[in-house]
Amino acid sequence: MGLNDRKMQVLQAIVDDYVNTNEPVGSKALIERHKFPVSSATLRNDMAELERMGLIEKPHTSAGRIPSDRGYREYVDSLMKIDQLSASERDEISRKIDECLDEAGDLLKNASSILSEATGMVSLVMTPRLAGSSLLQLKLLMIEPGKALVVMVLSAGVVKDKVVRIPNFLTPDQLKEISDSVEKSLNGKPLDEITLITLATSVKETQIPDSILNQVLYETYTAIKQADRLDVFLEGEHNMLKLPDFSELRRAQNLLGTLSHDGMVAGYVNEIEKEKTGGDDTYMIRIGQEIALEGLEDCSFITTTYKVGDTISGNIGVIGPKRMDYSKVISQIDFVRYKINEKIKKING
Amino acid sequence: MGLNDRKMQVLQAIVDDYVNTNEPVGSKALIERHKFPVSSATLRNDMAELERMGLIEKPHTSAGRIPSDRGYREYVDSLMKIDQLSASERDEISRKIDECLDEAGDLLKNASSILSEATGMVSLVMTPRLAGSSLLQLKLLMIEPGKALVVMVLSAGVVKDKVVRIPNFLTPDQLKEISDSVEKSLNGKPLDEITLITLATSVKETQIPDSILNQVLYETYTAIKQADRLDVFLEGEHNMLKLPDFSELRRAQNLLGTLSHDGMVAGYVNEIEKEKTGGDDTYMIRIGQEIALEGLEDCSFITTTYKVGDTISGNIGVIGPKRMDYSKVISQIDFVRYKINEKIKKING
DNA sequence: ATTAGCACTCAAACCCTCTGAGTGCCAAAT
DNA sequence: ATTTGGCACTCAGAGGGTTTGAGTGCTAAT
Repeated sequence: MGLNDRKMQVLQAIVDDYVNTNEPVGSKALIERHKFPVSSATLRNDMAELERMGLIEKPHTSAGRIPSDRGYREYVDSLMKIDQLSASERDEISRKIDECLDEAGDLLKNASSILSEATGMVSLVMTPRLAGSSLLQLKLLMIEPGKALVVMVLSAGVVKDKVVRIPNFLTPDQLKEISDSVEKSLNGKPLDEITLITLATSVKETQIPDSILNQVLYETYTAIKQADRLDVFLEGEHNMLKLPDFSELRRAQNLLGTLSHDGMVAGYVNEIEKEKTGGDDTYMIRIGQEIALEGLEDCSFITTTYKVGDTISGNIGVIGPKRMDYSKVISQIDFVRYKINEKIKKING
Repeated sequence: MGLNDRKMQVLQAIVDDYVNTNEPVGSKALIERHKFPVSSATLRNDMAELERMGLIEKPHTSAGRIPSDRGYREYVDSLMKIDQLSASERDEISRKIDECLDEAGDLLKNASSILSEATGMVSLVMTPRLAGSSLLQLKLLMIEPGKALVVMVLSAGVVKDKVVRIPNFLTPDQLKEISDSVEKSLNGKPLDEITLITLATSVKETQIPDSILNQVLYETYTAIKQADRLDVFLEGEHNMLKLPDFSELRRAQNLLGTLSHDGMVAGYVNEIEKEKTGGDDTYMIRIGQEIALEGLEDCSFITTTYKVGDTISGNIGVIGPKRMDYSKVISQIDFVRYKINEKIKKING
């Protein structure tokens, strides 16, 4: 069945109209809004066929049709064409991104706000996955007796640090000794290959008593393990209340209840990004029932990847009602992603 | 008019009942639920009087009465008595706080979740105000050519840092020279008294060219200025949708729309905390119209202070419908505050 | 394969009535 | 002076019936 098949044009028209109006689309309305060179009765036949194929459905007998999940899927896979953002929309986004501080955290948080505002839906920005990146430098810095700062430099110039407690009587020199040994032995190691044992065997030939050494190494280890923590910025939940799709209180409750578990959402996005087959600049789209998270049956996820250097990447995307303008949203995400990539390059020099 | 005045008892009963049932309280219901030794007609007279005093009001002619903002105010100021949390509630909170990592950020974020879950409303936790605290140490650390880490140790052992860009050809020795001078001259200075000029005059007698020096100092300055940034954790917005008070979509939209500007909310709390007259362990309560933020007319704020060391403090509190169990919520906040104070002491050793 | 025509369906809007909790007020009782 | 019983009045909300109209499927003709 080709794209020019009239039935497919009808599906496309139904999706477009339904996205615009949020009302089930009937054969008559379809004829009026799109210039099909056939009568409404013919369209009714086509629609009956589309329904048999499982691409559209009726909310009730005497209503028009709405796309089913599979209908939306067909639409995004084969029918939709992505168009450019208007110059003014691009300028708006550019301006706001440019206003961000030269700092990854601030940039990502703001990017999330920008995206949720632009789309009128919920935006999702995740900090880069660092588990696979390597430790280039590690320094232990005495802050005051009993307290040290672990500074880690990872691939692509990402810096993480954490304050840890150390034995009170440890001297700066002793700390430096440990720091240097650890750094030497861990240098270049991927974060997720570093274990407590790697660490324990990294310091040899020292006068520092084992018990003290072990405490410091343990604290260092927790710092390393925490370095790859994934943060997630979910913004614009309140936007969803404005959408007619969630005007029923129950739906809205469900939705926001699920979205409040941002860690769960992030974990899920992480999962599906792993399954992704295309390159980094492709899109993961999950529609309705395809989303394996309770409470998001009426939503769609669209996510993609931004890059920090060559190897490190994070995710950015949108969660909205499945009745959304997929093409528009994708171009919005795409432009924000582009701006983030650019700005990160600038920050990291 | 004393507390034992029957009219005040009636007000108290009305608030209690209305908080419990979310239904306007009539004279008959009042007689049934509370053993007033008078007839309903008498209570009607009292209620008419309370209405004249502006403490209660009628949603419409043929309904019972609900407390007005001033009625709630009278209630919290004079009538309410705070009771202890049950042992199981205390244990629940204790357990969850104990599970937090030994790290301020994690603690505060989790405290916010815990509080919102316990109260079923929106919790608000703000990171400590650092503007008034002093800079005890400042170090510039070379990370790689062109990139340095500014590490600041503030009063009460709070550590902040930031990655900054520096000229590519600056050597670690030069950086250390600058770092040492700056530290010497800023040592002990309150953060908010440090200006770019203070910094510029802190480094003397150096071979480093002015233009390079100035760039480093400027970056250091921005790091210092960012150190006192106030973060805010607002959690549990979705809880509000479950409350009958916000079952009208319009109200819910308004509320969540306003709460999405967390910076604005934080700023407002900051304001009102400044006006506070009592000690740190007292409560700021703002009811309905008393809140100068659009969209929160049907809410109340309850906030108080937690401490980091002797001088530094942050805020913790709850935003809920003004029809809330004030006494219960206050004891919940109080216990969470107590646990935070304890845990912070432990973290900072 | 397409179309005109027609009987049928059903959610949503509309209107009307009824119900009952609650009120204010008055005159009698304490 | 305060309290009480009694009574007429109010009005939001629930319940029920009707109407409307967009939309459908099917059939017979083109």
